[in-house]
Amino acid sequence: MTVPIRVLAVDDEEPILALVRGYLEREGWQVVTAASGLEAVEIAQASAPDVVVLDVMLPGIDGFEVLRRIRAFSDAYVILLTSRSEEMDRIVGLTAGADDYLVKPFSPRELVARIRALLRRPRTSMGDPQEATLHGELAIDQRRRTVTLRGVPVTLTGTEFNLLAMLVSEPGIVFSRQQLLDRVWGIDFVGDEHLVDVHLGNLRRKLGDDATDPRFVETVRGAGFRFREDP
Amino acid sequence: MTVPIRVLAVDDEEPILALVRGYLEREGWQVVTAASGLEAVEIAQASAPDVVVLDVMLPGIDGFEVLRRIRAFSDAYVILLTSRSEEMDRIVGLTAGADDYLVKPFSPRELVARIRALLRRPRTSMGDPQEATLHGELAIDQRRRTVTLRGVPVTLTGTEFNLLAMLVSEPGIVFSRQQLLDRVWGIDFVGDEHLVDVHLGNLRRKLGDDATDPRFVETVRGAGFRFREDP
DNA sequence: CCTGGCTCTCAGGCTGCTCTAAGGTTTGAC
DNA sequence: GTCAAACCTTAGAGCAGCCTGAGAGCCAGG
Repeated sequence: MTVPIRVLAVDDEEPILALVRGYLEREGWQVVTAASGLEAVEIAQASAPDVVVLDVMLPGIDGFEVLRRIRAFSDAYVILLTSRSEEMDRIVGLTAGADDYLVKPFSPRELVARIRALLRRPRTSMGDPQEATLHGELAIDQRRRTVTLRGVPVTLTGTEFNLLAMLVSEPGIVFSRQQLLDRVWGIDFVGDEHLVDVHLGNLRRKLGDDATDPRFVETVRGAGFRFREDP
Repeated sequence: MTVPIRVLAVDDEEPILALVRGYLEREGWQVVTAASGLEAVEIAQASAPDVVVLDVMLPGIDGFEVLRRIRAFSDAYVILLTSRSEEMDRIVGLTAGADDYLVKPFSPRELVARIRALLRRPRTSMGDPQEATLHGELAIDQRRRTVTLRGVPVTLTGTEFNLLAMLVSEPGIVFSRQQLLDRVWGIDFVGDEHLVDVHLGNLRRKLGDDATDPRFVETVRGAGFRFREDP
């Protein structure tokens, strides 16, 4: 660790900024702060931080919009801070582009732990969404939004593609219906979680997959679904 | 990656150079900079860069003139940085010779993406930079900013050409409306993103393209648009 | 100052996807 | 074997997302 890690903390409440700053600097990290959304974007552009700790509730443009703008030029890890606990599962929605989230009030030690975990995570070399990932006979190209099965193109709807992409992003990992709703449908979806079943059914049909003996998407009874790892 | 890619960045504003340098070096590219037109030509001659990022507004001789002089001895990829306020006609006439362009203010991230796209693009016939790229019946000449459909010239407005050029730059890749706005209009554009639809509609009409059965620009529902790859 | 061309906003119409609801099927416990 | 819970499937109404046309503003050139 030669170059110090730079962290940008964004919150409109000064005490929270001070608290965060204290804990992060104790880790040997360099901390810059911003009190509004616009300021945050400017500073992010100027100082190119490695990590951004971002409150969602901000005066002016909100945290999600700040995130979008920062994402336009930076691959920094972003941790969202939200105060409404009922939204917490949903805030994690990767659709928003965040890497992690915390619910306020949070413990500063938890924040430090999360940042450490992020920094440990290998970065897929700067915004370079790999061409196409191959999973057995299934090739998935994120940038083209195309899927081919044994070389034959499969036509998926937007939701089906997003669902598949989400599952494929971490093969072998079980996603609950709620997690899938949060990440694919977004944080503000309301409705029956078994909607996932419907789209998964359509997806399986198009992939020629059988629910009782799946090659691609396995059902984990009582838990959710997972994409099969290549054997 | 045997020999590092060399990039020459030209701008009279020091902060912008620093920003660009930071992002490009993070890609593992070697960056040299110039702050004026004359300096740019000299350095280009001395260091033989693979890519030149060139601001149009320069003290002394402007970017167009720099481009002309560099073209005299180099076929490096050239990306022009234009500002939205500049007269479109002027740009239409003078960008001839550039391989790509970005509208200021741009996000450094976009710049990296554009350079990557250029480097991925196979150089057609050394020393004789491509006359026009051919996509089915559509010939697009970036340098003359002209388009012909089955040999017949098509008259496009500046925006229409820019939009087409952006889509064509990476055939098959899906661009979201937001991405197109960021890259063609600049990141400070405010307004409804469906503005893209309008210009795309005009573009399609001029290309004789049908939205429901497109030969050139496909709609990817819920995601954006993409230029069809040659089958 | 007028004219023409381009950009952008707005609203209506259409297509096809999404979601709901209900019934059928499988799984696992007893 | 029986039952309930969990899961899968189907079908259709509603609506989101997309396309297009019309027109108001804006700028450049005459």
